[in-house]
Amino acid sequence: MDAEHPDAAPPRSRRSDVTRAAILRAARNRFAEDGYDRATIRAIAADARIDPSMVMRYYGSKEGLFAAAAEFDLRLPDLSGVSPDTVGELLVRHFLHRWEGDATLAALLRTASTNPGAAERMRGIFADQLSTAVARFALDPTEAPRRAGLVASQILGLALTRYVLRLPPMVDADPAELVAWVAPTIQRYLLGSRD
Amino acid sequence: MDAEHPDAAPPRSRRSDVTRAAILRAARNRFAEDGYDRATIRAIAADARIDPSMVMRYYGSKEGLFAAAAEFDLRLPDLSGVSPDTVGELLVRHFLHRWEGDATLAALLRTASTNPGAAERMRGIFADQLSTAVARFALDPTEAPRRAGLVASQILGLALTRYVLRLPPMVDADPAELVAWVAPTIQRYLLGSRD
DNA sequence: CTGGCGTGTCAACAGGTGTTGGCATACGGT
DNA sequence: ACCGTATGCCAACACCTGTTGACACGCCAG
Repeated sequence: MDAEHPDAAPPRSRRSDVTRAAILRAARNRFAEDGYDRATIRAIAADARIDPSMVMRYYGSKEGLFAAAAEFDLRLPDLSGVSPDTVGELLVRHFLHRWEGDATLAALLRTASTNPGAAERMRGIFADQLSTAVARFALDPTEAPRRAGLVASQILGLALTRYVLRLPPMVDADPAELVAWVAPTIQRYLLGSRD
Repeated sequence: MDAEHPDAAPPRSRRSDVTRAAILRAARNRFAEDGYDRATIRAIAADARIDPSMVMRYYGSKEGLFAAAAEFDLRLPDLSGVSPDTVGELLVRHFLHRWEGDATLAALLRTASTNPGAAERMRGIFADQLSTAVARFALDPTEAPRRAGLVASQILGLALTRYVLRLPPMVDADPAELVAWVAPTIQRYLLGSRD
């Protein structure tokens, strides 16, 4: 298909890198704002001030563009040295800070509601990154997935109500207050018993 | 616009009621499965074994159809007589049962991620129905909205991970186990202090 | 039986979508 | 200075969308 492979190849910088970056930035914003279906390639291209056909040339298709734009790393810190008393607070604080400064996860969340591929990626992120991080705390390793699932339910519920649905009480609350309320929940899901 | 008002008027049954119901049922399923954008009127009409134009005649537009299909009552029980020790369990059990048997809320959730109107309705549902129910438990009435918001974050996070994203650990867990884990969280958001 | 109206189908429209190929241009190595 | 090639724009495609209007059938009152 291509004269040279777009992925594996050269660290040598291309002249079009700024354009590629502009497309990616515009795509992330549009996907975050409108979700996969409503975000049109034409609108993304307009935001990036280039022609829609460029998007196709550089990313192959809309799916390909989304795949590139939805690359996401939770950047979970290494929890192995963290005190079991503060791990909940640490995690909630981390997540709030993480997606307050990066629209990618909001985009993923919006899109994953309707797009099977995005949902699959979301499952992957939370299964791989979160589950493995959680596994270091679970006494019984077989319990790790369930605990990670519960943590995900509260963390994603927080993101959903605050950044997607924008329920006023959750939008107005300042991060410190949210941490104070939610941290104990995470703490219990990670380390506690069932009641 | 109309010769007679479609809402206020007659309890007299029309011959097309079965068709209307079939459309509504198909719409709820499609909206729940695909979200607002991907759910096409043509597909809904095909499910209902009817011509797309009928949908327009009976519901005016796609927005109108969604508005009719997304009518939703949480059916929260009266909490005023419930013991403060079991209200969390009662609520989680109620919610699981409520949307396990009705795809409407999943449809709303999927759609609210991208459709502003649906998000607004979602805000309305949780602001009105949940907040007022919660207000009966809050000692300080000014705290009710925040507590309701926190409850919504966990309840909707549960619905999101289990019914929309379908995270395996949350799908596989049986309801009783979920109740055992999540009920204490709700309990604390409703009645507890911040830590 | 005979109209009128509710119910339903068919075909088409206008607009927007992802996607494609061809053409201009300006860069960068030789 | 030259020429290949990367970069960009333009116009068009085939398709799908919500929506509309004209036409056919069958029920029910008179």
